[in-house]
Order: sequence, then structure tokens, then C-alpha cells
Amino acid sequence: MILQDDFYLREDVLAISRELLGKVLITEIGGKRTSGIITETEAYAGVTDKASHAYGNRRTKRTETMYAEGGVAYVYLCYGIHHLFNVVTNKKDTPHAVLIRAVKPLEGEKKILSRRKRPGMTSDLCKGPGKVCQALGINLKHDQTPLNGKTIRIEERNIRVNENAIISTPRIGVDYAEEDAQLPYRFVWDK
DNA sequence: CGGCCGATCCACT
DNA sequence: GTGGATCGGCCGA
Repeated sequence: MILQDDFYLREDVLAISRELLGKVLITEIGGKRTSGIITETEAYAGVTDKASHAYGNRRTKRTETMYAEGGVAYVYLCYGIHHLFNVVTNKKDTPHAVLIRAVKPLEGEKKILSRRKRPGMTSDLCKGPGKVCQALGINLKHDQTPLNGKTIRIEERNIRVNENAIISTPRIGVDYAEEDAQLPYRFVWDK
């Protein structure tokens, strides 16, 4: 079952981050279907979150996507090399987002390996936000793509995630965020 | 318009 | 565990 707008439009970005664990992220790009089970996420809680691109209600051409109504992709380039895929949540003009940091390959394994230019499956094949995008073929063109369509979608497949198996930690690479760098907004499904 | 820097990854060691 | 790759956005001039 494809997740619908009501999932993304909720206020609580931490709850959404947590609930995205175990959901399946599917892309159909370049004529190939690939997918993975989401295993790691990070919440970015809008204009009061110093780690967020939207901190202080900053609006630019890049960050504008985060101000869209929940249920679309926010894709941007980091370090000039890596694409990072985020899920936009909350209502229009409330710039909440969830970064997808890792997935477990599910479908299209061969295609994922060729995109990743790796000979075989390893446990860290899609672990890391840049790797997730590379594996699933996501790039800047997919910014603002709806998450309930053919190109990109997220499905509930009744994969059971035990609450006890979810670990929360501070987010990665946000040292610049001062006191907000310590917030436990990263969620890892440690099966 | 120039210069700096980042929500990273990989190849090496 | 370390350093190089590599580029769009932002800020200050």
C-alpha cells in the first residue's frame, strides 16, 4: 500500500521519522525498478532547528522545496558530489523533512550493484545517504517529485519493526548546529 | 563576481 | 584513520 498524503501532513516529524523505518522506498528510473527497506532516518524540524537548511525561515531556490506541502522529495547536492534524498513533511510553509540515510536492498539488486559500481552485495552497500541515492538512481532532477507516484514512492508492506529495535542518536555531520547538534533526531533500525 | 564550505564517499594505509 | 574529489548555494564586495 502506497503511503498517502495524510501520512506526511502530520505535525510530528519525529514520529514520521520513526515510522518510516521498515517502509519500502521504490524508484522506477531509467526503465528499472529498484527498492529498499528504510533502515535509518534523520528528522529536520523546521525553522527552529539549527541543523536544518530552513533554520530561521531561510528560503532560497534550494530550500524552497522544504516549504512545499508534505509528500514530495527534497533532493540536493552535498559536498559537490553526493545527492541526498529527503521526505518533505507537514503542511505547506512548514519546512519539516526527514533524511533517508540508509536502506536495505530489496528489489533490482543487479541494477543497484551496477549503479553503485560494486561487484557484489555487502552490508554497507546502501548505508549512507549518498549511497542510497546512487543505488536507487535518485538525482537533482527528482527534487519535488511526489512520493506516491510511479517514479518514486514509499510503500507500507507490513514489515514489522519492534520499538525496542529502534535506536535514536544525535544526527551525523551537524556539529555546526550548536546545542541542536545533540538532539536525538537520528533513528536507526538495529534489527 | 569571487571565494568559501558542506546533512559524504572511497581508496589508500 | 586520513585526505582528495568536486560543485551549487550563499555571502560579502
